[in-house]
Amino acid sequence: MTLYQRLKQDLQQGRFNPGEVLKQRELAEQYGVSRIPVRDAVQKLKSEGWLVTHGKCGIAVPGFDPIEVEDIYLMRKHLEPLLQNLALQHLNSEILGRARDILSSMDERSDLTAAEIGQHNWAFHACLYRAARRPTLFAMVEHLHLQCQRYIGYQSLSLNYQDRSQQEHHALLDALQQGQGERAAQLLQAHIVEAGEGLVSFLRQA
Amino acid sequence: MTLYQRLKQDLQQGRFNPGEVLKQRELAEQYGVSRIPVRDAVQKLKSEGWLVTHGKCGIAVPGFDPIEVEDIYLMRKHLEPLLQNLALQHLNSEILGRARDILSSMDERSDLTAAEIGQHNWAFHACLYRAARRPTLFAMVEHLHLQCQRYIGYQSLSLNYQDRSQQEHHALLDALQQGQGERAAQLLQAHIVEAGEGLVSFLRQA
DNA sequence: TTTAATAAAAATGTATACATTTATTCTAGC
DNA sequence: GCTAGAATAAATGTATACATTTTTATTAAA
Repeated sequence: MTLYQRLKQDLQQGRFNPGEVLKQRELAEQYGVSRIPVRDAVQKLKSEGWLVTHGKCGIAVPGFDPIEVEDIYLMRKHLEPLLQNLALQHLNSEILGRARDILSSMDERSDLTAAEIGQHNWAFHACLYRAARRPTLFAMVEHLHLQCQRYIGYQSLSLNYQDRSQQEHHALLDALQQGQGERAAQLLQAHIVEAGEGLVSFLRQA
Repeated sequence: MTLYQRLKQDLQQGRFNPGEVLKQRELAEQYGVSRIPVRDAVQKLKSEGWLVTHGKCGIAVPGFDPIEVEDIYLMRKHLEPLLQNLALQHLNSEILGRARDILSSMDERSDLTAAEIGQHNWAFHACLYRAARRPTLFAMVEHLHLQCQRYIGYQSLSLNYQDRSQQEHHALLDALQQGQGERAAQLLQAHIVEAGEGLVSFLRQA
């Protein structure tokens, strides 16, 4: 496992406090490596939004920004239905089956952490999106999902929301299975808007 | 000037051939530095799409991919009107004046390179977009523009298209100045679609 | 006491040297 | 002549050492 992966995992699991300022030296000692791999990992994590620059010296763990979340969900609202529509013509029983399997495995297990729920969540949508065979658009949507993970991983909002979200997933998949692309796109957009509003309002009151 | 900036500039100006495979060692010697800053710069440029990984060893200058361009313009088509609409309420005579100045300076000079046209182009739209005060959405749109620069910098398609594009810029700004937000959004979307289609068809025949 | 200049400390940037991984070449065997 | 495997070469990954920049602490003057 690379340092990049280890650091990212720890960030996802909330082992660093938002606002905390880190030093290359500290991280190097903490993870038992020299500063070179730390620099590499940090830069990569910066480009992905998991870390931000803190002045001219030091790297910071970003805090919670409701406006950022609003923007991300606004983008998702507009881009994901697009991608799903592009996938419509390529959907077949194998792909739909895989998506159903992912939902089933989520239904069975009630002991998932917020981070794990997020991962399964993305696995479900990604399974459908990938069928569109549009790597650039897919990569962008994936990036937006990962950004959301940063917020979701910290708290357990998603746990309350999980039942409803899961119902919507099933409804979405049903629509796709019945060839109702337009309806599926509407369900998807509502699904995203709902999640976004929930997260933003949670952040504003916290 | 950092190595990152120098490398990026050279990539933007097409000094490397698409498909060309580069080595850290080569670049280090070529630019007169050690491999450490090369690694930093290359990684940053990878995350921005100016370079791509080539197998397990070596970095490559990406070629031209019409589908990537299609995806980028599809995203721009949906995101930029959104951002411009969010800016509407914040537009004032100072901002509109700055935008007009940028257009005027473009009209005056007929000796601009394709890369320079692209930069002014973005300066115009960015001037308006920034007013929305939505950093995350703005950063995404800016990133998409930079990706387009990679394609535009190489050839002179934009030169043929420049007159028409400039007319559309003026029409867009007129609409904004008259408070016709809805019309401005339509003009913007058409502006983007047109540019995208032009670039894609150019790439497909080349 | 406050402020500005300066000196010390700490952090990041970079070069060199070495380790590990990946690619290539050469040879042995079929 | 062709393939498989070992040896060689090359490229990337990492550690240590040094240079430069930035921050903090200190001191002198207003």
